[in-house]
Amino acid sequence: MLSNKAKYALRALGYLAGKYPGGPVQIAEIAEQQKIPLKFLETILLELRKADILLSKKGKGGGYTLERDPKQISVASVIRAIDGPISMLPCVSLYFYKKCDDCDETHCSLNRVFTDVRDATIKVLEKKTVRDLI
Amino acid sequence: MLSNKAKYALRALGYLAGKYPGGPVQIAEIAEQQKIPLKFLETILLELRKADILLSKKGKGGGYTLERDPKQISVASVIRAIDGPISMLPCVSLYFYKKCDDCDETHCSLNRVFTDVRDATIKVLEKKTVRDLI
DNA sequence: TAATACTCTACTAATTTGGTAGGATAATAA
DNA sequence: TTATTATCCTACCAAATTAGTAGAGTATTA
Repeated sequence: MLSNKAKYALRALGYLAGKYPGGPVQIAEIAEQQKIPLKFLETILLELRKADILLSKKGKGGGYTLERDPKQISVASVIRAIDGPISMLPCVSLYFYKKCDDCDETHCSLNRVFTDVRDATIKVLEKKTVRDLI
Repeated sequence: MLSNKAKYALRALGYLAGKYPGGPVQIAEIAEQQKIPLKFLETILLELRKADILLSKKGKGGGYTLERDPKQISVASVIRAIDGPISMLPCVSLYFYKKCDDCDETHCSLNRVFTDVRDATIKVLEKKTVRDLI
C-alpha cells in the first residue's frame, strides 16, 4: 500500500502538471485545492525538490514548479522518492537493494518469484507519468 | 513491501510443499528448519489454517499439511491472508476495497493509474503458486 | 491418564506513519 | 533598509502497525 504521504505527493504533482508550464505555484494553493494538510505538504514538496522532481523559488511570487515536463516524470520515481522501494522484498529491489541474511539469492525461490512480480509492477509504474495524474 | 510475517508464511508453505503429499509436519520442525521464531510461526500457521490454506491435526503425530496441491495455492492468496491487500490503493483493491473519501473514482486519475498497476502485479501473483516456493 | 501438539487471548517493545510547531533563510519590493 | 512573502529545516509528538512473547486451554493418541 502507498502511504498517505505518497498519495498526497502524487495528487500535488498532478495539480502542478495541470498548470505546466507556468509560473510557480504556492504550497498554500496546492494544499487548499487538493485538501492536503499545509504543514505536511511542506515537508512532502521539500522531499520532491531534493529528489529533483520539483524546483522551488523563495520569496514573493515564489512557489513550486515541476523540474521538467510532466511526461518525463515517472510515477515510479515519485513513489521511490517518498515511500522508498517498490519491490515486495529488499533483496529484489533495484534502487533499495538489501541482502537477505537468511537465504542464498541465486537459489532462493522467494527471490525468483518476487523478481518477476517486481518486473511486472515496475514496467507499468515506469511508463505512467505525472502527465497521467492531471 | 511484504511484512516479515508474510515472508515467514511463504517460507513455511514452501517447506510444506516440498513434503507434499505426506503426513503432518510439526510447527517445531518448520520453525527449526526455516529459522522462524516458534511462537510467531504458531500464530502464522493458525491464520493460514483459518484462510483454508492449511489443515491441522492435534495431538501426537499431529501437525500441519497443505489443504490442497501446492499448484492450487497461489502466492496472491497467501499474501492476502497474511498482509491483506496487494493493491497500492484501497480504492482499487479487489478483495479489500475501500472507497476514497476525497475523490470520485470514475474520474480519479490515481484510481486509473493504480488499477493498471494492480492488474499487472496480480496477474503474476495469481500465477505463482506455493509449488514455485519449494 | 499422561504426553503431545495445536489453539487462543492477551500483552509488550520497537518501528513507522501521519502529522505539527516554530524559527531560519532567501527573495522581492516599497 | 526594512517589511513582507514564501520556502527551508530541525525537532517533536500521538497513533497505528509490526514483530514478536507468555501462558493457559483443548483435542488427540497411545
